[in-house]
Amino acid sequence: MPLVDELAAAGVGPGRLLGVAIADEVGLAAGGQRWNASVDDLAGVDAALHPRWTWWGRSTAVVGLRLSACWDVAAVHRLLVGGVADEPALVWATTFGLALDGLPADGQLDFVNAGTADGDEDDPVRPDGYVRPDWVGDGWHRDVDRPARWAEVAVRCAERQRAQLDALDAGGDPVLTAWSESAAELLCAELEVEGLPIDVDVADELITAIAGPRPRDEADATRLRAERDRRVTQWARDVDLRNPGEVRELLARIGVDVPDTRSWRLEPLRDSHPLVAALLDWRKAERVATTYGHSWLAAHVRDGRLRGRWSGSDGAAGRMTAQAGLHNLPAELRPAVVAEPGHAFVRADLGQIEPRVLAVVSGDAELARAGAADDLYAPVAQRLGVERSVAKVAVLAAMYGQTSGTAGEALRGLHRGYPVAMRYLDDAYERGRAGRDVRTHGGRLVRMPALGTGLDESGVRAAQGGRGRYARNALVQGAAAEFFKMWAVTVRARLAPLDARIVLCLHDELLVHVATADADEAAALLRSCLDETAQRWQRERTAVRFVADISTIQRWSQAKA
DNA sequence: TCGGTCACGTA
DNA sequence: CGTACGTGACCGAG
Repeated sequence: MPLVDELAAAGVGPGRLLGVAIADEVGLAAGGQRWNASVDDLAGVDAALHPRWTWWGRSTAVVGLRLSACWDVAAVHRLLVGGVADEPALVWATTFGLALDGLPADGQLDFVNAGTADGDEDDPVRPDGYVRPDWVGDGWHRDVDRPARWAEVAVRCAERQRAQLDALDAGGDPVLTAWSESAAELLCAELEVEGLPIDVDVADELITAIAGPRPRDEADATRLRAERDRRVTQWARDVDLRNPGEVRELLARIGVDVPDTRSWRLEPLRDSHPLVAALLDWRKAERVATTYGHSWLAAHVRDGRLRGRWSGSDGAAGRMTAQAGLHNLPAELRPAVVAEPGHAFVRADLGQIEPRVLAVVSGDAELARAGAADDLYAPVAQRLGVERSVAKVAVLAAMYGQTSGTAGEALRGLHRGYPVAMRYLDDAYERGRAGRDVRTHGGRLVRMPALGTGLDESGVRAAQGGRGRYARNALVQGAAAEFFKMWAVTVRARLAPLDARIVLCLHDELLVHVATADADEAAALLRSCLDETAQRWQRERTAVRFVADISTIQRWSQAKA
């Protein structure tokens, strides 16, 4: 019987979990049965049955086939319990409630469990319930039958996770979040392969203009570095510009007294002395020279693509992160991000995403009404009876916890005008302060760190305040990240028929590299996917609009600010 | 060699 | 005393 029929007979169908693990052999598992298959089989199975492909994580995932629905056990684990640890043995033990201090480690004799650890070595789960340590890593593909067995336990884990998600008390839909977080991992894997198109010649010119030419050798590098330094050290010999302490003393000598030498602090004093201006310009050049210079280009750009590692949900709030400078490329270098011949970029960035998200997750009907406007701050300003700019600062201050500055009066207005949203933020702050974990709208657990030891009373207060701001911010930023990823993976799925790829995700911005002929269609898709995501994510409880600025451009720098 | 601090890039 | 992240230089402890 053909594979598709066998799978269908075993109950595999749309949305049903189908375990898969890819090594030299491709193992499949569903409904208590296991199969070996080839990579070529998978696209056909996907098209015919639309299963939810279930894998342990990216190392067992299928990259390149653009499968759409998946369940990433590692990603869902991080959603359920927070943090970044997601190794299969730990995930399994956590999911099934096994003691983590009994977690067996590979390569060490386990005398305590020696009697119970035997059993069938071709079963990835030991009699005592733990995953065999010699199966993790690459142990699961040492034998032709193992990938299917490895896929089978991934499905068992996923089913248990599903039940836990169903039981979660979160404002949103944790299962929906699990689906999109899983797809986001797949997107990350594809982003790592795809890379961001870079015109290396343009990049080279920009870097040279800012930081100087590419050093020929070590000695040349030293000479060029000294040359850069001289623009500042002409004012004061023998000062180590890379030593903030020395720089601060130097500034004091010319009458500039600052607590630290950060550029935002020095910028207002730029014209007070030529040295300050020279120092600020030097810092700018030095940043490019050291972090985004010729060595960065050589290390991370190959074949006209900037590639780095991508993480689907990192840190506290579960934002995506990227390495190799993909997320912090200085604006001056963005002209080097150029679409390839016959292609264009479609760029889309969400507008006012965090206050809109707050309106949904807090369930504040009044803020949701404001969120129905193209410009959310306009109705807020009207309600508060203040200038738009004041309203904006107040809303941002409320979300981020700023207490200094001039937001005070408007902040009180916010409490009166939007009590539900403000209470949501205050509750998060209080929970964090007290050290209680919080869960985002989509169900991600954000664990509060323990207070440091040896703190005095004011130290404790400061640490608690920090934790409160952390929790409050995590709920807004985290929900925004969940919304963004749902949008991104929807776009990913809908773009599949086109000659188009997402090449960058930047918290509220998507960059799609697309054949020129498909650019208009891609732009329309970004818009319709946003509407679709807005519907699905907030269901019908509120009517917040989610807006995006979408443009078709040749280079990233052409995007309007 | 390592973690902490400073600094600065992005959102 | 607004948050998150990645990166690199430097410092001081080990």
